[in-house]
Amino acid sequence: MATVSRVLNKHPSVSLKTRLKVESVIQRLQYEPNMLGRNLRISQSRMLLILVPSISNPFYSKIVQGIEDVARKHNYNILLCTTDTDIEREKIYFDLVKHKLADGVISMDPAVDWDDLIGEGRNYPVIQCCEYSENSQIPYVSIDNRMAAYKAVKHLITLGHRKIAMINSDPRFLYARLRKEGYLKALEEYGIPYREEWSIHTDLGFESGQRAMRAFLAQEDKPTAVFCVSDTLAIGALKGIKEEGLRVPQDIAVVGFDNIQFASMMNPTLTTVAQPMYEMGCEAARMLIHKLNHPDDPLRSVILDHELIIRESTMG
Amino acid sequence: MATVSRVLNKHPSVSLKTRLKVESVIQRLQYEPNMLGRNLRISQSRMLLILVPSISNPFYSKIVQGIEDVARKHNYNILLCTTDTDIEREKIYFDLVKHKLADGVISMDPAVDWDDLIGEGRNYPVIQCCEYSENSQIPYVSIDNRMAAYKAVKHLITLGHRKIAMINSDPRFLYARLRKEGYLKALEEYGIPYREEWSIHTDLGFESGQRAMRAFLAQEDKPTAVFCVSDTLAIGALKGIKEEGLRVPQDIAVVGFDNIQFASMMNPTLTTVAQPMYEMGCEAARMLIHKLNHPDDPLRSVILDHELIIRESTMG
DNA sequence: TTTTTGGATGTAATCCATTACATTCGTAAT
DNA sequence: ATTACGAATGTAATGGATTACATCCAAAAA
Repeated sequence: MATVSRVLNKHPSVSLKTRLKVESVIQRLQYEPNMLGRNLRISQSRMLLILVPSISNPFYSKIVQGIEDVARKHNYNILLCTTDTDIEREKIYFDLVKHKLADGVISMDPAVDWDDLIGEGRNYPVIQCCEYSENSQIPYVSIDNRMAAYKAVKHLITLGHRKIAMINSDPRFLYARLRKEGYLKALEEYGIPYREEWSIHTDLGFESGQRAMRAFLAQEDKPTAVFCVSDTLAIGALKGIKEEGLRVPQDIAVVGFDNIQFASMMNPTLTTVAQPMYEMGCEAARMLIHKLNHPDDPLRSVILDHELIIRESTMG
Repeated sequence: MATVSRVLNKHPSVSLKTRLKVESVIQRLQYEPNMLGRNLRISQSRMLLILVPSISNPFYSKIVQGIEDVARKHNYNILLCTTDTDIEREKIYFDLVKHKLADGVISMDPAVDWDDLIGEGRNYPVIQCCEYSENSQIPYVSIDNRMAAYKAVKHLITLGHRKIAMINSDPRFLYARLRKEGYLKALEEYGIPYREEWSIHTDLGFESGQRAMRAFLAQEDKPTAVFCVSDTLAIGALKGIKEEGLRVPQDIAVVGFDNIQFASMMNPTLTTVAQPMYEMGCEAARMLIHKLNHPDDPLRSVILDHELIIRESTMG
């Protein structure tokens, strides 16, 4: 009955009397509205699709937290999907939006070119978070990766290091390229030549950091400092260094990136570039929800602040 | 048109000719099926609701991974919601099931009594994972928490420790009570008296572990070993010990619980009870999906194996 | 040739809540 | 007392896919 719907939606034009009556009947019958009907009618799922490469990296968890908090406040639920950086999977998940099971997407996966995936003309609600494509038409929220890396490496240089290695991730990701640029810029500024053998590309797992570190330490001429593009890598590197019986920071200094919670729990505690993860998540969610409410408003991308957090792994 | 539906669902009784025709038209019109209509009609959302206290604890992330992998295989998506151990929120999320936005629930939140929440008679598809209520009618997957704690504490005792503290979580959670029982049983078995002042209840954050440790170390008579009910607490404890300039394990030994990835990355590496997190997630998902397909099959709860992993934090 | 049979296709009801529009009713204005 | 108006309620269309059932047609059987 129409009136039931009006009661449920708190429509003003229902008399107190009928409202009470309806409510009591709802009680008695244990009636629960079926949202599938509602969703079909209003053509909304009130779901936000969140695409992360992996849920195990605390970096993403924190961002998701931000997204979730904002989403909840606006009465959206989140559909969390891990892509493993697999483009095929990403495409399949994007179908959830095409098929109306999700109203919009926040993607943190570096692997996909969304401008491509969406295609011309279409105006799907998509926000990129952390990672994005250069010259993208799709709005994103991120930090100034180049500058952040530059500051991190400069910090090492001012501590006297001249032999600085870098553990990077896959260069097909923009953030990896940008951070490398920052690294190079700092080296260049201080007249330090770039050495190919002190630069490794890998995935973000601990073990990869550990492995990369071992590789550096196996070299004739060892670096005295390492800049890692993620805290997970840096934590692996710490482990690799300890295995060899070397000390941090006396023998080798280590800088991470992200400032995940664990960074401050390590021994030694980890110097790192803090990204405002929670805030980035919130902002991405806000942008997406704004886009859902105002599909034609053009959205401006957002660059949030970062901060170099100096801890024991660079300054004993 | 009915035939379109038949083509989409690969119904056998469509002639090749019409199928091709329909497919080409679908191509041309860029037609995308609207799942909201489908969902309404077949009265399924193909979503699984996953309730976790917090997504930041890597323990839960790993379980969620298992759930997701199985869910994907069966064509379900997961709706991840964090409850912050807030019963009200949990109830609201459970409405998603009542309202047909999710087909079933896997709950990892210790705070809720599901038997209560669901009420008599109703047969909602709910699985509890890790945490459950005693004498619950609702199937769960977990480990033998009492035995696991017993083994961990016994390990400390056989190393010669007699002053063993425990950092526990809220005793209204069953796992907290069971692990305490295991702890007490081990003490008793070796004739070690229980000391109230060496038992702290707190939440699972690092800082709480750190704080608890500080409290122990501020006491006149300090423990020589600490058993923590989670790795996050243990990691905080390590930090608290280091702050005081004491060494692990020489001055104090530490045992954690869960075996999150970080446990092996710590310095010293953490002795801990390994829970088969990924496997638990998979099993929970399998059970739930089975229940969805066979609502009336009674499901048996599952107890999976645990393992004590001995590392540096107890044996230098 | 006529009837039967079964496969392919079309028609229309269905799932459930929302909402434009129609109707009713009570009250205020004339 | 009668009209007019607005508030409250009811009726019916709508959204999109599924599916029971009806219909159609061609090939096989009589």
